[in-house]
Amino acid sequence: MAKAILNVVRPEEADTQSGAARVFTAFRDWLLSGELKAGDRLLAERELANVLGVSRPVLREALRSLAMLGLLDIQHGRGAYVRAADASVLGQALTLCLAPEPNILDDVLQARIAIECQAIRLACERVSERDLQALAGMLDTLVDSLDDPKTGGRADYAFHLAIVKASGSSALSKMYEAISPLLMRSHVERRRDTFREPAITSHLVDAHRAVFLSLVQRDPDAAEARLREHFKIGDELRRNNLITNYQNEASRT
Amino acid sequence: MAKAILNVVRPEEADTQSGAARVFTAFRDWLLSGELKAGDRLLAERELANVLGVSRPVLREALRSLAMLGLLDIQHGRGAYVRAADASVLGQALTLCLAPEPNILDDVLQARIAIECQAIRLACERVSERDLQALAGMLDTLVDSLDDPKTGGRADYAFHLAIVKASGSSALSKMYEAISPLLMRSHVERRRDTFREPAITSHLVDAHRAVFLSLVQRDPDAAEARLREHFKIGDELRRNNLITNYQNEASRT
DNA sequence: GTCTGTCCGTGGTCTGACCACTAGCAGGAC
DNA sequence: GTCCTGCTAGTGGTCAGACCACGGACAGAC
Repeated sequence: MAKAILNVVRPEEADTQSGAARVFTAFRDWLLSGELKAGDRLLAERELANVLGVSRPVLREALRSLAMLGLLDIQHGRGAYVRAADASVLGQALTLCLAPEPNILDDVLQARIAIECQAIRLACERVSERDLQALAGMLDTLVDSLDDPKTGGRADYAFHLAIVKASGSSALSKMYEAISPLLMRSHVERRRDTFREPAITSHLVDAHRAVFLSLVQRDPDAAEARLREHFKIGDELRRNNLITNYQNEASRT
Repeated sequence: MAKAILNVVRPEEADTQSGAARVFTAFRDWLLSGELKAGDRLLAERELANVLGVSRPVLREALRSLAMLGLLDIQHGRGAYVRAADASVLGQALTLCLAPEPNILDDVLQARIAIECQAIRLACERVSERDLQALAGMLDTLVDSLDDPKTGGRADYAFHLAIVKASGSSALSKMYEAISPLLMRSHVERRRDTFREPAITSHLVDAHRAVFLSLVQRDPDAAEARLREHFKIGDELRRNNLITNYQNEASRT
């Protein structure tokens, strides 16, 4: 009886798409248009199926798909709630897209540089006093945690993320968060062996300070240049360190 | 009987996740690990359900979810095939993530600048003769199609995409393709009213030529600078044009 | 007032059946 | 011999109804 509802919603696609896909598309568009907001509670499955004019299995297939995407939070015994789409969805999609590619880790690093360099330019225009104070605090944390690879890594990431957020661009922020799981994979691998090297730790502090100062001075060109330098030198130091380690290994055997 | 299979696959999650989610995760990981490759044909639903030890509805919920994500191609009467994850998934995820944000269009433009500026730096190192010839061809197309907003827009996009691809970084390429649908939305809006302005069209040609030349000379700093200039001037021209249009409108009424 | 058990509404799962589509094959018409 | 037609087996698509498992609210016992 109520089958008409979905046909009304998308008359042009009603013929080509089958049940579950139709329901899924409808929900996606309701989310996109803001008709459904985060926190909203959906009707019970049985009722919703009736209203939409489909059977419960079909409805469930659509709801599950949305849940897998992270758009819905379905709780056993309680109901289904609309969830704000966060970057984890993006991250998973990115991981899936990039999975078959070779050298993803280096490649993701390029994406990181891209996002951060643009973000810091914007941040130079838009950063607030509050942001700067927060960044200064992170810089302190970073210096304090130099000898702990785990805390240090987190502080490092937090500092860079804060810069991206200070850009005020949610697109850049979301994309940065999306690549962060992949970034971490390469990050921890690299930091594990290098955190004790004085050359690296001292560079770490200097570089972050320099970037921060450029941000305080709101000088986009300098900020980007210093950030690029930071990435470049960091990369070289790690590479040299790997060579040294390798040579030590070789001479020992 | 065969229920053990999935428990073996993910013993740690078997208790916390329920049927469909377990199957979904298993498939996702098979895809990530390469155990399932693009083009592979899945078993029939009834059979697969038996093998995995779940009922058909549960299996279907998982398969549908994968299909909605674009990872599976389910064809009525033929079967289910593994599909290579393309950027469209990413694009959809990004659109969903950014939907509630204000100023997405301007924001996405920032992401575009970020990706292209880094891409062209890489491209300066990695671009091949073949790529350069292709780019030269695109430049000609672009000049020839200045008077047609539709073809012109496509040529413009093709040129920029080609630069990103020339970076050799699939992460950058995929992300660029992911934002392109959103990019298009702002692009066509802007190009619609501006393609007839001589100041804009002449800038368009000069800027693209300058970027291309820097690429030929493999000068990353110059290439990025010219690209940034292109974006900046383009933005200003469009803005001025909007003001002029607005004033014309105003004086007419 | 607090604890506890029951009940109701919710999602989770299953079974078995039927429909719709595709492709391949066999049989007939030419 | 070739082409067309219709059947058939296998596949996904949908459905109805039932039962289980979980969560919360309410009423009763202490």
